[in-house]
Formats: sequence, structure tokens, C-alpha cells
Amino acid sequence: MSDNENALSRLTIGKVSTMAGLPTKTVRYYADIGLVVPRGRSDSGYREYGHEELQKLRFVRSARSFGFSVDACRELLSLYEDNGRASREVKDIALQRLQEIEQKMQELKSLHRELSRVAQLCPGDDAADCPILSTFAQSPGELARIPTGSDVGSL
Amino acid sequence: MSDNENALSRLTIGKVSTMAGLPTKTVRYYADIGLVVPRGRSDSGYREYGHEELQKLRFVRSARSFGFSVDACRELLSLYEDNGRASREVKDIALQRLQEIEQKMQELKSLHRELSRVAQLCPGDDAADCPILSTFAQSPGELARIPTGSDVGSL
DNA sequence: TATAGACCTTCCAGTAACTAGAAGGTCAAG
DNA sequence: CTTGACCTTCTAGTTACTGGAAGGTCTATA
Repeated sequence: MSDNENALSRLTIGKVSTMAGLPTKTVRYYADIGLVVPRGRSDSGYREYGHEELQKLRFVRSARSFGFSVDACRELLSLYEDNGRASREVKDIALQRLQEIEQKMQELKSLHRELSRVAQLCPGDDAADCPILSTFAQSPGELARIPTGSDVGSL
Repeated sequence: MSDNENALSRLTIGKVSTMAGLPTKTVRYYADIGLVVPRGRSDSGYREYGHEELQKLRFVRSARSFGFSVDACRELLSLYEDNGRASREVKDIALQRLQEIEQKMQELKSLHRELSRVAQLCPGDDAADCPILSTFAQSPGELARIPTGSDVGSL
């Protein structure tokens, strides 16, 4: 692994982002916000990434694909650094995310139901009135609740 | 309706937003971006909304709750202004939205599947290694797709 | 009439997580 | 030695609001 180590400890941003499956812009952004910082800089100022940073970037990419926020990734990453500790905490975060996903799916389901209902009513005729529009113009409470910011807190 | 018309054509932002079920901040924002502009201003500079604007705000609220973007609302609203024309166009937009919702639901489903799988592997023990972390650190392509900005909606 | 407090105004800044683009430096190949 | 791909920093834009400050207005009550 010593050969590999040498080769992998001098990755430019382009290479590491390809290997991690992220846009360079994103990797640079992660460096800016201190999520995954390069191991160092070359004489000419190029960011240098090593194997560990590559791992972290892959980690972040995956966690993001699971819907974890960047802040959650930061948390996860620090646990990851602690290596093997705090399995409990990690699992808790995952379970919480799972619940959020379930709730989001519920919302999408009812959205889909409502929208397909009104869409079916619509004749799709150039001349005719469109029931979609009149459905939308009703007073609140008769339709799916709007998900606003204040909603989350109070309900 | 003349009494009503008079009463309803002098709604302040607080009243109209309550009646539409939106935060005042949001209604002000909609005015700023020209989505739903007040009918006029009082002597003291207060925004004045009428019945028609109330209808539009309700319309937007509903459409947004269906996941339509503000831009889509603008489009819908202009069709709505045309009143009864272009049923075809409205239906098209709705059907397109429907497809996007379906796709998003698919994504959430696979996300849920993967995450619950790795979460189940995790013992939730303070001492033990957490498989969630090692799962995340794998190379790209083995896991769910990453949702980038081009993705539908928010999570 | 004074004043409290509920409402309204504007403007500025911030959110999440990037993305786009400009202006310019660096590096390897031909 | 030049071309073109790569790298740098910087600013600004995206979506759809939300929060807050500083200050004007309106109304009810003491």
C-alpha cells in the first residue's frame, strides 16, 4: 500500500472528485465550509487530497444520497473519525432520517392522489373550462395543507 | 355583492393573509416578485387587497401545496386570468408535475430500502463498530444515486 | 389626550447546498 | 513555445422564503 499511498496522497481536485463521483465545484465547496479539507497545498497552490480525504468524500456523497444534510454529514464524519465508537448515535441519526423519509412519502402520496383526481376531471380540451384551476381557487382547508415553515414547528 | 365588494376590496395584508392561509411575509414576498400584487395602497402606504387578489393568493397557496414552483404558479395564474381557455395547457402542466412526483416517490422508496437495510445491520451498541459508516465509505455506483440540484423538489 | 400594543412599512441579511462565470495562474504534450 | 486542460480566487445567482431592525400608523382604553 506504500506505492498506493504515495500516489494517492497527491490527488488534485479534479482526480479526487472524479474518484469520489462529485463535481469539482462541490468538492471545493466542501473544502470552503470545512467539511472535507484537503491534506495540503502544492507549491503552486493546488489542493492536494489523500486517500483518507477521498474516503471522506465518498462517505459524504453516499450520506447525502441518503438525504442527510451537510450538517448531519459533519456530525457523522466526526463520529467516523472517532472510529467505531458511538454506534448508538449513528443509528439514532439514521432512524430519525428514516422517519422523515416515511413522512415525506406520505405527503407525496396524498399530493399525488389529489392532483391526479383533479387532473382526471379536466377534459384537456382547448375550449373547455379547466377544473384544475377552479379547484385551486377554493378556500384553504378544503385541500391538502400547505407545508410552510411554521407548519413544521407547530404541528 | 356590492357590500361584500366594498368590504373585501380594502383588505390589509394581515387580513388577506389570514384569509388565504399564508404568512404575511410570504404575501409581501409574492407582491415583491410580482406574483400577486395588491390592488393599491392606502394613504399611509398600506397594501390593499381585493377579492380577486384573495382568490389568487388562495390559488397560489393550493398550487404550491401541490408542489408547483412559483414560476409554474405564475404560468398557471396567467392561464387563470385568461379564464377558461387553455384547459389543455393546464392539464399538461399538471400531468408533468404528476410524473415528477412519481419519480420522487421512487427515489424515496429506494432510499428508504437502503437506509433501513444498513440501519438494521447496526447493533446500536455503544462499543461496537457501526456498519452504517463503513457502508457509506464505499466507492460510488454501489449505492443509490446522488440527488443533485437538478432533482425534483426538496427533501 | 396620552399611550400601549397591534399592526403596517422598508431594507438588509440569512438559509441550503451548491452552481455559473470571469479573470487569471500552472502544467504537460507536441 | 504554444495550446488546451487543469487549477486558483472571487463574485453573484439560485429557490422560496424567513427573521429582524428601525420606524410609521391605527385603535382602544385610562
